[in-house]
Amino acid sequence: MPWLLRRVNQHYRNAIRSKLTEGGLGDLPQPGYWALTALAKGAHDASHLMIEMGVTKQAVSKLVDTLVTAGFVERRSNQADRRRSDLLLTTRGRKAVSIIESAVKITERRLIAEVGARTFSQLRQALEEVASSTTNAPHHRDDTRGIP
Amino acid sequence: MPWLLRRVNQHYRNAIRSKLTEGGLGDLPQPGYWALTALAKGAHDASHLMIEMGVTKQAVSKLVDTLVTAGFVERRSNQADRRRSDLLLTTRGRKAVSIIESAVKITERRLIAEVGARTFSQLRQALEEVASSTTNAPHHRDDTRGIP
DNA sequence: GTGATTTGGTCTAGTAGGTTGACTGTCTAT
DNA sequence: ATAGACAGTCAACCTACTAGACCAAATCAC
Repeated sequence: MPWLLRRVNQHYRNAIRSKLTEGGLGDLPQPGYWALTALAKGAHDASHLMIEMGVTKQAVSKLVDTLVTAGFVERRSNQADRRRSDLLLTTRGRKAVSIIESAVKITERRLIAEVGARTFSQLRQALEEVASSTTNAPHHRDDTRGIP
Repeated sequence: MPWLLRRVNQHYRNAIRSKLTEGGLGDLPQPGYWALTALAKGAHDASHLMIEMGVTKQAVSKLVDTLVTAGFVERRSNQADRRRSDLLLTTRGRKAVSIIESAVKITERRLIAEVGARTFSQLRQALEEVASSTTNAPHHRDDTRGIP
């Protein structure tokens, strides 16, 4: 089933991408889709993104870099804690978010039409539960389980 | 929501991977998970895999290569059509498949426990429908929609 | 049949989106 | 005051793809 999820993801990705290019925002890289919506939903720095996305801080750092140079996000140093940078959506960033959300909604509606709103939200919740139980520990290379 | 799917996928991946390494099959690369189960379910050559997985034939070719050298799959040239190679699971391959399936089942059971078998299978079907509508046209680079 | 086209697959080169490890500067507890 | 945790960056590398050119075998068009 994991690959079924991948295929569905692919579908979402294509839908979003084509809407974005229509709107002249084709230079937004895919992980940006989630990063921007996470920012729109209240995440306000890299650590938040890292938790939300389930990737390493390095990956986030790099991603934010490209988002900044592409003009979707602005980095502003946090006054209270000078290690942090607050991340703010630019106008372009907000535009992207709204396009993404509407594109997602289209596919979502299709699913809802097929299984009903109740079932859909149930499902979504279940998935969220499973997702959150993956401790955001991205390990790829040899597991080193045992012998620390 | 796409990234929710990614997270769930991550969960599956971790579960499978840890079971595989327990069984001494840690050298199976992730896309192999799906490829092997697809083979077990009746796909018998690279073209089938390509359709099933939604990636280019080049990707499949490379993947099969590594699966062969790692001893999960055997390539045997098809007598009736000598362009094709039939792909057969080795014993090792079959062992991997059974481990993967059982690992998947564990997560699946958890989802079922949460939403019920009926809802689950409904959901799965809906996802399959969406997935199959993504024409397995892996386009990444500029869309060239219009002007063929 | 014989040529043109399609199909199955490989080779090569390049890219996106990550990973790990080492490091710097800032904050926090003791 | 200082030891350690924490936010983030820099650099090197890796996986899983994509694109495009190519080849040989099969199929079609006549």
